[in-house]
Amino acid sequence: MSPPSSGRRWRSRSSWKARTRPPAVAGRVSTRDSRSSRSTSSGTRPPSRRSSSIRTRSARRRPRARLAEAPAWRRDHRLRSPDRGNPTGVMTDTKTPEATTTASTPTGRVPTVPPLPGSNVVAIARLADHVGEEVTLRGWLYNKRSSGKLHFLEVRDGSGVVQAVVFKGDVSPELFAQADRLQQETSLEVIGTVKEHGKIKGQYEVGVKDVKVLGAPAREYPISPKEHGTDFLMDNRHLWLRSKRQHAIMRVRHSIIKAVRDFFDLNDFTLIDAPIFTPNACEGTSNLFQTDYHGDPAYLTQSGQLYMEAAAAAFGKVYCFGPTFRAEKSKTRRHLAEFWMVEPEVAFMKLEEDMVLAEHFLSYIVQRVLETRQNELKILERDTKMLENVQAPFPRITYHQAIEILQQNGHPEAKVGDDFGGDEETVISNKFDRPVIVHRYPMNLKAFYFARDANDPSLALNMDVLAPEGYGEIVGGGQREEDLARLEGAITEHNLPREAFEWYLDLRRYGTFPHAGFGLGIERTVSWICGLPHVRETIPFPRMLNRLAP
RNA sequence: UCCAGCGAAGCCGAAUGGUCAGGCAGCCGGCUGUUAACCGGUCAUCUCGGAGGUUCGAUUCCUCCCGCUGGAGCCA
Repeated sequence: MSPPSSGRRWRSRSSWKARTRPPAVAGRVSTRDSRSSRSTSSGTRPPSRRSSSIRTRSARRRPRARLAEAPAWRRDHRLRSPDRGNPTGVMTDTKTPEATTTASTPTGRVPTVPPLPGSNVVAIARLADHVGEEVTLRGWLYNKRSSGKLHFLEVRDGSGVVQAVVFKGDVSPELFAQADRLQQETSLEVIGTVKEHGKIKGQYEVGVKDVKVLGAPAREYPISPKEHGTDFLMDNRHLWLRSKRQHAIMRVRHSIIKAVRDFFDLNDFTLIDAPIFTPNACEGTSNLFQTDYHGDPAYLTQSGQLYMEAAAAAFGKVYCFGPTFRAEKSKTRRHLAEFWMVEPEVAFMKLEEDMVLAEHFLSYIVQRVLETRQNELKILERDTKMLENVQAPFPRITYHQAIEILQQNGHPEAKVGDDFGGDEETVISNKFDRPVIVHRYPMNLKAFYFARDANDPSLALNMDVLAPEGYGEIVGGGQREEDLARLEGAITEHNLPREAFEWYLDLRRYGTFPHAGFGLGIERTVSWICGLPHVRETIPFPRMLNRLAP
């Protein structure tokens, strides 16, 4: 059930390296570099205790202070502005002020809404800042254990889980008896003193003084702390989200999305949202969900790309991030009917730079998650070794080389012209120790808008990034056809309704320009980074072939 | 659409052509340090997904249907 892990290292290491090292990127970041830079931030105090003015000042000062101690590759990047010499404007510096402040604390920042006067409600994630103090927790009973004169109440409040210890000698007999009767998922207010855990160093617990039941369950909570079947859990998705594992996944998802936005912000992209209702299929391949739009058919978008091409002509470097929909009857561990996609598009960018952008983008996301979500990855029992390898540059192979790899590895029937299924993608990606870029597929396998390779017009200037460990394609993109006549020809060849694409053809009529971009599926990325066997747990409320509820 | 597997109490789940083991949760009790706690006790007519068939007898074998799961095609 779990995806196959790759113990193999990629073979032709030197060959791809020599051929494909991008001109603007100094070299790969070693694990040691990233670890040492991580340690600079992890020792800082949580931001809650700092005043905002200090925080601003230190954030402003930090880049310069770091510059002196930064390794050479990083200094290099600092000095190179996006407008000079770096074609994509991609910066690999992983330390943003946000990244620094969130590194050591899950909740991250100073609350913008001040607590009510006199209230001492504390988030469980912040208990370490309140050792010795009497605090109030508000949350739900996650689990309960007892031992004679002690009850151990595991309380969760969304920020974390803590053990609240009710000692018979500390509370009234009534309260002690009541604590014994508390049911799972009762909502509570717990008042007690924060102290170090009786057995585990570095953890904290609360010595209970009082417990108030805010809401007792009307019936038995269906999800007991034991195994359950997938279907049952999916039927109870609204409750399942409360469990530790789901909590960890959603936190990682959150961090991935934040890293996506930070990456594009840092590299001067503008967020341009694409519409969700569209009048026509933009790729003309997949099945779309049709809706009624005041009497006319409309479809739920399957990609924002065509709109991003228009936006790139207006803003240069753009991206969109939103839900996309596919009505395919796919029932696999990699498919959802509704999923979230990130799609950057850059004016005057060509395929080679597109690959550089994609590999730096992915590296940034993975390294940010490693910095900020170690606890969550531990809960998910994710082996992070393979993730630490995710550093640009990635190996690159052509579609033809990929076919050769397949032929030599148990797929002798593979031939030029075939597309890759999940199985084939796994065979290819298992040859490498990090994501691999496969480029220049046959044109007839690809959507109409791809540019052709000038050296071989049968090939598309496209690229897919295959994630390691059997997770398959997570990025797909490439360079777009910029020539009006050729694009018109492609629309005709694909039997697409010409009228619907007039606006799109306008982009070639009025100052056409080379441009490229890609799409990244968020759920597949979350699934890969978390090491999950199925994408259904990576989105809060999945929409799948046979599931529209809850 | 096709292929394969599965369908038993709130949940997980063994066995079986002759009437559902065990466990979790629940309930009662025990234990000053437990951490998917543990120990003892207790509980459930669940027509063993539905319909039909074979049989003296089916949860168990066969057929169809429904549902679920994984996969193929398609895709991120």
